[in-house]
Amino acid sequence: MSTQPLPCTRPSRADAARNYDRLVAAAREAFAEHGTDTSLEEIAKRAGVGIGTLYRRFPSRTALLEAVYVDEIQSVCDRAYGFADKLGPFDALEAWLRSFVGYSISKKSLAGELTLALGKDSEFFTACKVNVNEAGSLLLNRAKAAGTVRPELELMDILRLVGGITMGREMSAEQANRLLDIVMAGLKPSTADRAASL
Amino acid sequence: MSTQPLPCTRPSRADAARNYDRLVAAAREAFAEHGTDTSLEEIAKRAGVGIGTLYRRFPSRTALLEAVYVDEIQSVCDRAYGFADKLGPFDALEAWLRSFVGYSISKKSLAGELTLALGKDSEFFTACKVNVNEAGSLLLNRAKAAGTVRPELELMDILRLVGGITMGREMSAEQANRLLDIVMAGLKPSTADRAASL
DNA sequence: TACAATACGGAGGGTACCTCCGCTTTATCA
DNA sequence: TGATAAAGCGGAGGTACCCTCCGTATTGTA
Repeated sequence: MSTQPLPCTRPSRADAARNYDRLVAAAREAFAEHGTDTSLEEIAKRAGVGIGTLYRRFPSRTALLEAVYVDEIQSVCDRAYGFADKLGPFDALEAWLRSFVGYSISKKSLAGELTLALGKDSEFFTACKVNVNEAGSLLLNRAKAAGTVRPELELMDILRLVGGITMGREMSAEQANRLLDIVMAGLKPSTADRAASL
Repeated sequence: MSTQPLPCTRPSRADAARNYDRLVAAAREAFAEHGTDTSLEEIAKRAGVGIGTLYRRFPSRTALLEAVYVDEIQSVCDRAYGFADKLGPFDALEAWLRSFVGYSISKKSLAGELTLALGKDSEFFTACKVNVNEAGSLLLNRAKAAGTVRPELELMDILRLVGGITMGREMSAEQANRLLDIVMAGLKPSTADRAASL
């Protein structure tokens, strides 16, 4: 459904490709279990691979995170299209943002890093932004067209705000949803705007 | 102006007190210059003190951060009372939140940690929360009484949301203020609420 | 099969964290 | 003031992690 494939540095030689897959899988597990500050040596061990192999393929921790994030980003985007098909303009946007927060809460630090990433400039993250932006803008523009969201708002601002919600280390799902209530209310046209448009 | 003094573990013996002060001063400088991930050994060196002395006084990095934060917290609280004296209910709340964000942006990681702290449970942070809560609630309750903020909102939710804004590593002041625009709009009673109360 | 290109892996050097304990300073009291 | 106990000091050193480098092993190709 996304128009631009996310970049992938998976190598072609058989052994290298096998180790690449093992490393990404091990990193995904380890990050989910112990957070993104799991030692890279631990990940290499899980993958049954030498530390040198890990570093050759992923020169930095960020590079490894990137590889893990590809799937997640794809999932975030896909859900946007799903909601667009099933719900009204505002409800689809809200459902998407709530699913984004819910996902972030469940995979704490992983998604926190992802949110920080929305401000970064690497080639990878730029591509991710393009995809997320495309998916999210569909929802946002529909809501704007329906007059249920203020027209001057920008998607990236909304995502940064929503992403910030998930940054707290001890954020419960209930609290996160209360914060999101405030944000959703903040997206709607104000009383004054409505009066002016009549 | 705050009713509860923030806790302080400054020791009484002359040499220990001197070293305590040196360490906090060195930490404040170092955190401001290089962020909160400055090595503790670097801070000990700046303070002209052995690493053992630092660890005896501050068993963790967090403990050292706490000592540095006391002044900042006090400043945040004081400003709340200042705005309360000079501005109307909603404007005072908005001014305080904007000053909070502005402060957070200028001292990036330091304030980011502070925000995370609002969810922590240490004795120190509990005391900080009490003070911030008292100062902020004054503003929030005035705004609620004036009918410019929805009555069901909780201060801590608002602060977590506002704090989340500052978590992004590359957040400009303009963007932060745009995000805050959304939040401020989200605090106001909705069109429906207003209609119902008439 | 032979060979060139590519990849593997772990030893090792560097840095930071934190603990432990022998030595030094301070406060107290006669 | 001088002796003594209590408190504090500091840095060596053990542990963990980061990352690089290079000799060895594997793979793809002709």
